[in-house]
Amino acid sequence: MRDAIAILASCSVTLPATHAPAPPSHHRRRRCRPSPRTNQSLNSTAPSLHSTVRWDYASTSRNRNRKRLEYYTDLTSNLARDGRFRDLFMIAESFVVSGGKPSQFVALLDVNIVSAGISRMIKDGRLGSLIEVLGGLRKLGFAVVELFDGLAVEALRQVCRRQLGKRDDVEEIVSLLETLQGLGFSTKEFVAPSEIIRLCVYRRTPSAAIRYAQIFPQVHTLLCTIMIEFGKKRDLVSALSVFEVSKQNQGCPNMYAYRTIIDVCGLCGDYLKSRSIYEELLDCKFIPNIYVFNSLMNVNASDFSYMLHIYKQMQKVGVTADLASYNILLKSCCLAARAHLALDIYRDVQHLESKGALKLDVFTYCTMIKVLADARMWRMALEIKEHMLLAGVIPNTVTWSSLISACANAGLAEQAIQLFEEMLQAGCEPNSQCCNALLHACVEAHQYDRAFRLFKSWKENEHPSFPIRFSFAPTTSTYNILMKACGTDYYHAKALMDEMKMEGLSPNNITWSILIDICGGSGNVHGALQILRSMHQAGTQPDVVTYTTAIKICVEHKNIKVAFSLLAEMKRYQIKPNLVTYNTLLRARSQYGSLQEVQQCLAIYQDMRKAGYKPNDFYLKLLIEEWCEGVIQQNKQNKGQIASDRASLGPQSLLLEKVAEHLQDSNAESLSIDIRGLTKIEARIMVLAVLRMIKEKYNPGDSVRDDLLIILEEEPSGCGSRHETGSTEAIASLLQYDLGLEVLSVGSVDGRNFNGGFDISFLYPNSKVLQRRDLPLKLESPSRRPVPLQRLKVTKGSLHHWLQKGGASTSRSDSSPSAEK
DNA sequence: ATAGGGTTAG
Repeated sequence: MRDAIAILASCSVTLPATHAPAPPSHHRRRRCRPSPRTNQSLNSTAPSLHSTVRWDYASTSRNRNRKRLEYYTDLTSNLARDGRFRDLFMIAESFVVSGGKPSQFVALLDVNIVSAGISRMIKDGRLGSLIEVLGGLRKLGFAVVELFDGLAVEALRQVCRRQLGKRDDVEEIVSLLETLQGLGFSTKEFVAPSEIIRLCVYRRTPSAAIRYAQIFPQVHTLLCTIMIEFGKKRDLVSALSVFEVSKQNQGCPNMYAYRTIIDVCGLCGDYLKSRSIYEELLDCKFIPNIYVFNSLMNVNASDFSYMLHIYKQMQKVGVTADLASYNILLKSCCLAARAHLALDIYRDVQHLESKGALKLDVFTYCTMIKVLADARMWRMALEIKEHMLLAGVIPNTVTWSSLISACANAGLAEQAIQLFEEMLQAGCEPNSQCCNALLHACVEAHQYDRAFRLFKSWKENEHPSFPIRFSFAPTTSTYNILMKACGTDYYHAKALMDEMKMEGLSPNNITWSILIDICGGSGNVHGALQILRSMHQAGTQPDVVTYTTAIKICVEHKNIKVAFSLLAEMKRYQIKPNLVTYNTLLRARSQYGSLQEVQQCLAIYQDMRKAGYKPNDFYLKLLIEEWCEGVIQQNKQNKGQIASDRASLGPQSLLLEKVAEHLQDSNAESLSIDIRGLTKIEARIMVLAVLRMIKEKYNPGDSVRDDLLIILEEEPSGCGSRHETGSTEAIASLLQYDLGLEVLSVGSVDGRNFNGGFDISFLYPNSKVLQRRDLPLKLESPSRRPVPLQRLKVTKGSLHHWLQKGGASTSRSDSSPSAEK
């Protein structure tokens, strides 16, 4: 550095011609090509301030000038050779400041020497300043890439790797790559793009990923790859910010980007977002292409009606469905368990194939096999296999697995094993999943020993079904299936779970659920509940199934209190009970339930309705039965019972509140039940509750003074506009058929007695009775349709009779419409 | 540049 300053100092005053050593003789000199672009940039940076200090070529003699050039050539060459580029750049600067052209300076240098200097820097380990030096050389007009030999490129790669190894600042490594790319290097050779993208995704830095993508000419393809990678990490927010950059391309929506982000929504489980992105595209008045439509349908495949809606929109805008569209339709049918609809679509697609419009592929057949397997239609599943073979489509492992599953679901172990052998003969290599299906088949057929024998030969590779050439490890599912094969042998199941952990597999929700089931099934309710607790500690969150299993165990052991506390607990953890959970709890009542139990059931009905489940009529019927029978039991209890029960009701049970309200009015002279605004099921419960109350108040010998009035929805509208249709029908059916009461309509056209010449079965159009009598015609004909009723009247006579009978249900068993299904 | 398989609770 001192040298350089000395040199600079001297050259800015007078040229040190006398000290100049003899110019070295250079052989095979490679002169650098200055690029015009950098000339400009250098000239522009040359400050006019220094214009007094000039390299005055014009005023010097030819000889002196030549000597000077030789001197500088030597000087710069020495600096370059030693890798002292900073000094070199300072000289260059002063050279330019003194009026020299950068191209002239560059011409002094031999490329080989500069190259050697770079190698020197690398050898000395001065990698840190390498990038800066390269920038300087570039600025001078060197074609930097040409200065690098194999070794130097390797060193540059090391610089990148080192920076990448730090992994702490993604932006920094991307800056480095940007620089290198700008210098003309192909950075792909230093670091694989996938590696950079992976790091950006891991660090959740979409900005760095976007910058990196912009290095390459195929930016948009790369941005989509990046979106998918974020999607795989379930980072929708980052993916969306990448999408914002790539959604517009040359002034129009980039369909590839749109379909990609829709796929990412699917990966992240946010299908609603995929819908809003689709809407956004529609707002631009652009017609989405088939890829966008297919992706959207695929992401929303689990919502059959929406999927169909999109399919229809696609047809409307004139986009022709392709095979993928049909396969997605089938997938959606599969998810919605619509096997027959799938069969219809399959026939349509086959027709299209016969016309040569498309060719069914392995996905089509496989999805069909799956939908049929799930629907327990194993014969048809096997038929599809035949179609497939006839069409020359080769079944793959997934196809065979689905076929084996079809048999497994039907409990056909023999058939499953036969298919497995067939698969091997066809030269298709099995995998873990298809062996799992095979084991499942044995378990479903209750051939537990066979399952364990198969598993043993799988592990030891000795059974003819598992030739040695196959090696694939058992999975968590394998162990789960085997645990199911333990029946009620808790210790065996526990041992399998331990073995599974030894194999490096982790138990999942299903594993724990099975263990709970087995433990409880062996009679150890306490143990089952403890497993539920230890599951939390093991870091697996119980899900609906786990809780439902535990609830089932409690219910089966008459531990109703704990069952309900588990329900409360799962709600606290924000785990939504599903239909199975509710139905399991509804089975919790004892046959002659206490009032409290009935109320719990009512609360569950409330809950179910709120959660959007249709309460099961079958259980409701059981509840009604219980209620009527339960009255006898309740008669012995003291009168304070109802009041205290009412006090214990939570504020959320509105129906119960209403019921209680009616019970309070029980001393009123004449009774009426207002069911306006209630749903069908609520209305039924309401009516039953009042009847129960009447029954409780009734003492043998009392007379019934008044009819019981039921106030119905006033609205005289036609079908469709009412909140819920069928309440009247349900109530009338309940009173008359379930309880054997006499029911009159009040305020109807003629007020005739239902039991008179008037056929009341029109009130419940869904019943079998109705179908037999061909009554739908009457309903559909407006002229013969009865005017909507405003009230129902239960005659005091029949009420009296019912009370005296002791409330036992009458001819309900086969005439009740609710008995169906 | 799409899409597919196994195990749990009623």
